[in-house]
Amino acid sequence: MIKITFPDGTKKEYKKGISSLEIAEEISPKLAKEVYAASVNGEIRDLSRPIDTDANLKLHKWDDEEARHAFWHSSAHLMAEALEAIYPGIKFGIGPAIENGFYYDVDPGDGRAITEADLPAIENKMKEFAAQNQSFIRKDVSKKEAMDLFTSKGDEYKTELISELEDGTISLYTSGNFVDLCRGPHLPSTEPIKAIKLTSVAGAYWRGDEKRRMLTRIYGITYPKQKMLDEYLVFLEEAKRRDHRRIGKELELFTFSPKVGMGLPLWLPKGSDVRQHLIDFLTKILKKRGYKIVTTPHIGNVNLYKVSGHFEKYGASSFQPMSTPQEGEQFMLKPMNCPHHCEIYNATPHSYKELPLRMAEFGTVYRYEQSGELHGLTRVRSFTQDDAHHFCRPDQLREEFKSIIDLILYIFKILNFNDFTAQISLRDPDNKEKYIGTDENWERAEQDIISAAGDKNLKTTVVPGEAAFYGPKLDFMVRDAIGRKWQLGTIQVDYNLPERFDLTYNGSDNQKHRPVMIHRTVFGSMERFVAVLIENTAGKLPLWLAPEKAVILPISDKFNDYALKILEILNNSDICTLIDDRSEKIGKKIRDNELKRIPYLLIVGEKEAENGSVSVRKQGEGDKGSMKIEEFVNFINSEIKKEIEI
RNA sequence: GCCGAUGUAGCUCAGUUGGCCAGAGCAGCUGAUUUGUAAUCUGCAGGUCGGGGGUUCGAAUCCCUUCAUCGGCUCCA
Repeated sequence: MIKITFPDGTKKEYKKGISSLEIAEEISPKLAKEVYAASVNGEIRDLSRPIDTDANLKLHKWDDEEARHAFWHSSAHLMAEALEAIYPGIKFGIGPAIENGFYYDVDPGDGRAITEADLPAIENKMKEFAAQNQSFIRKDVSKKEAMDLFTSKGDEYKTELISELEDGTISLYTSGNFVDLCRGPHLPSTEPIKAIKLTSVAGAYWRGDEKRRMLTRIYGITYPKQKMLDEYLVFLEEAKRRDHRRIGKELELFTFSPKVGMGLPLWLPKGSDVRQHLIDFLTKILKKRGYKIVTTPHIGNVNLYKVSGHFEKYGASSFQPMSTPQEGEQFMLKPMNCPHHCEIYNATPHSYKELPLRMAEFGTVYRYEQSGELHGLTRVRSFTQDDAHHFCRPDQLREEFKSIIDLILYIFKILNFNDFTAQISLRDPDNKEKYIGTDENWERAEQDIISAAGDKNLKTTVVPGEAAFYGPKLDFMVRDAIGRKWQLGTIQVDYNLPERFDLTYNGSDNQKHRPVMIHRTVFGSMERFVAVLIENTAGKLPLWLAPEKAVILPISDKFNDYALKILEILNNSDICTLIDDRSEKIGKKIRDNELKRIPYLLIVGEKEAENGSVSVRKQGEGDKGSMKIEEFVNFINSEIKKEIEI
């Protein structure tokens, strides 16, 4: 007998070799139908694997990521089986579960292509196999055995993977006629896979290496119930409606023109207004926090970037330098503000007493992003960073860093960005030549970040290899409508540029000392930030950011004069207001202006004209009753104040 | 940059296997209506069918090329 301990602490004895599935069945047959994977002593396992020793057992239902993972991983195998049936000789790369569903990278063979038009046929085949209730059978094999199998199949991708595995750790899973190299775990059988949707095909380099062959990646998602799939597809549709590219066009916030150039955003008046509200807001906060605002040109001498290291690192993949006609001097479009800021620092001597020095600029930079990478406002070739550099003494670094974490969290809170993640990006220890600076500086900087984030109790994930070339960083990431993660705020510790630019200050010992530099943004870029803001709010921007706060809707033409009077009062009170004096019915005017996401609709008719009031309708919420005009002005101002003062 | 897909009016989309002057709804402009909390009615106008080249008696439709967009991959100072 073995002793099984459940998550709630209860213990129960079972006969040796019982499987997790059998245990679940014994507890209740209903439970057995709902579990998809099990953790045995913290290790995720197939439900069908026997347990031979005393163990802690956790059964995973759909709500656990482990369960979905097993479900989708099994679905990937199911898809592979269908592919092999339809395309004999097809070769397989990797086919993992992902956050929402799964994919499989395949090589259909020369002259054969799989396109979206082929997906329904593959789906149908999958449904056919799933209905056969095929078991997933695990088999541990030797390296040679695995090698022989896939060599005989002529699958060079699998054999490459096997060659890197250690003997004794290799397992195969068989379902139907399909055998795959796989660590597992899997569902006991294909039976629970009821609803299947293949969502897209895309190219993906083998092993993520652009020098290697491009495989065809097929994405899909499956569920145990059709209703769950339907709900997911509805969610995707809704997400599309929140897409900032769509809303930006609808609400006339920004546009792009092929004549101007791809990836070069054109801010329309309303979008420009939103952007300016954000800039004004942040500027006010920065001044309170002791930042000095500076302004620098959009180009800089190529030597500037040779000093900073940007030219060596990015010169070849940048917009190429332009030269002056007479002297042939070379200038680059500014890809970053930091070199300029270093030279501002160098313009005057500094004493240890005046540090930290906080220098901020809404600086527009230009980067050559690959054409395939451009994406609405989130990835562009010209963007304005809310950039700042803190120059401080080494002993001030930690406090300075923490104060920036506070600033970012404060701004995110005001904007209701609660769903962000914090990521510590370190140097890739195996690829040190990608970075500038000494090991000592890097280790110091990485420790600085880790301990500052620790002091702030910030929940972080640590990702090696994601650092900037001059230093490690703490990134704040937010998701867009379809779940893609974008970096907004970032805080970067840098010991290297101060050396390259020979930045110094006089210490209390009257000696020259080297300051440390912190690079930071809160919004990241105005472009990306507005994009994420639009998607988070579905275009219903908070009152303080809305380019138009209210629109007056006269019941009929008879009240246009009164409406114009109010319009003047509101606009004179700095409340940007419109009037909709079309001779339409009030229902139509309400509908149209609701769709424009204007925060307040002010309906005026006979009653209101008589007593100097407006009938207030809040966007998305409906009728709020009537208010005197002065009352409404005060109301709006206090609402705005509430929004931006936590 | 790479793989795949898409491109018809300001927007959302129709346009069968190539065949009469390329259609609809919304938006716009006319005119009527004067309206009380999410769509009043009439009429009009609007398109080199992304650009260029080709095949054909004939191309929105087929082929080539180019530009742009979309989904991924790679990249992201």
